[in-house]
Amino acid sequence: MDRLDSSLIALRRILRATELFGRELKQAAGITAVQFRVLQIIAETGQVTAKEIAQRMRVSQATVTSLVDKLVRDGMAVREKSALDRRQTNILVTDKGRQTLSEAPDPLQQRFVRKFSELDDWEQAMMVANLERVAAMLDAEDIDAAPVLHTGDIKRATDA
Amino acid sequence: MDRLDSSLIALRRILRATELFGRELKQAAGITAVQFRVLQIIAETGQVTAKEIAQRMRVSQATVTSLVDKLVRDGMAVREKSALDRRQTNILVTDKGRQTLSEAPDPLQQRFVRKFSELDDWEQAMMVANLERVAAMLDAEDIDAAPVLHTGDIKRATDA
DNA sequence: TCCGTTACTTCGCCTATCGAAGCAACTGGA
DNA sequence: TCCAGTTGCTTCGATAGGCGAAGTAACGGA
Repeated sequence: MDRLDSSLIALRRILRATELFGRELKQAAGITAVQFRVLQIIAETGQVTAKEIAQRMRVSQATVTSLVDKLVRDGMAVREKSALDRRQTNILVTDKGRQTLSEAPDPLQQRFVRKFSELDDWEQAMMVANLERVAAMLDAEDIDAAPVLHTGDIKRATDA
Repeated sequence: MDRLDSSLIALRRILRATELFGRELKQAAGITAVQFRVLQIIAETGQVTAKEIAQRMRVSQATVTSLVDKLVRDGMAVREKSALDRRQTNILVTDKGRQTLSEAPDPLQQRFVRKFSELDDWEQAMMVANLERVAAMLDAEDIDAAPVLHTGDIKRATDA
């Protein structure tokens, strides 16, 4: 089954690339891919609750606490008690966080964007169709996937 | 750029699927994806040196030591000083390790294999071509990728 | 013999992640 | 009104993966 191997190898290369770029991101921007993803989620709407981050990233609240701790420590985000429901904590992105987001764009995504743009129209269409098909084959259809790459940057909208 | 978004989303779904299945593997087989990958490398030839594992997985030797420690602790592998060069340590897979490998096949890979096999011939060919193209776009061409999926299961043959 | 290199381990450190336990605040009864 | 249960978050203690630096042992050449 030669083509099967080829496709699996290609998939692994794709995974590998995302992993390596996660490391690059960390070195270049001083922020890990996971923290970057948290920052993105915060910045989307300007503020979110810890629970929402946990749900979207599919990690526990305990994990979110520690991730936000690091962002706060590094001045990327701040916590603020919600006035409406004081159990909740709103997490806000700071100027520095916003700056980090804009200055440390995902190199993997950038590379992909650039090369994708260079494709012919029909090639783009075909590639989209194929990637979606592969995703479906991996049974990942119920995933709430925002258009950002990162191994750690993965979430699901509605849970089982 | 609608198609760009679609393709990025599909990619993220693929990454997400691999991550989720890593967690499944851990629960089902009691072994993490990374350790599983180490075990695979050992089992390929029956024995390898720590250095080889480090190179193939692209992690430091210190990391390999700790990974192998866990495999040894769990009875999956054993260390054995090389007779030829006593600086080297050969790592061997045990029966239990072999059993784990065979009984805990990658569910993600299995799913992909099954669905891939159901495709028409021309569909398979097209999918391979597309995946390889995506991998190339991510600049992952120099990667020594064995046909096994797993986020943590990623390596590179020749380094920069 | 001795010095440099190689192979591996140890040590200390970091991040990501979790479950359980704890605490504070909201909410629905009675 | 007040208590009990739920909800949101943090704290605590673990585990895993990962790294660099330092340490140890063995090889190998001069």
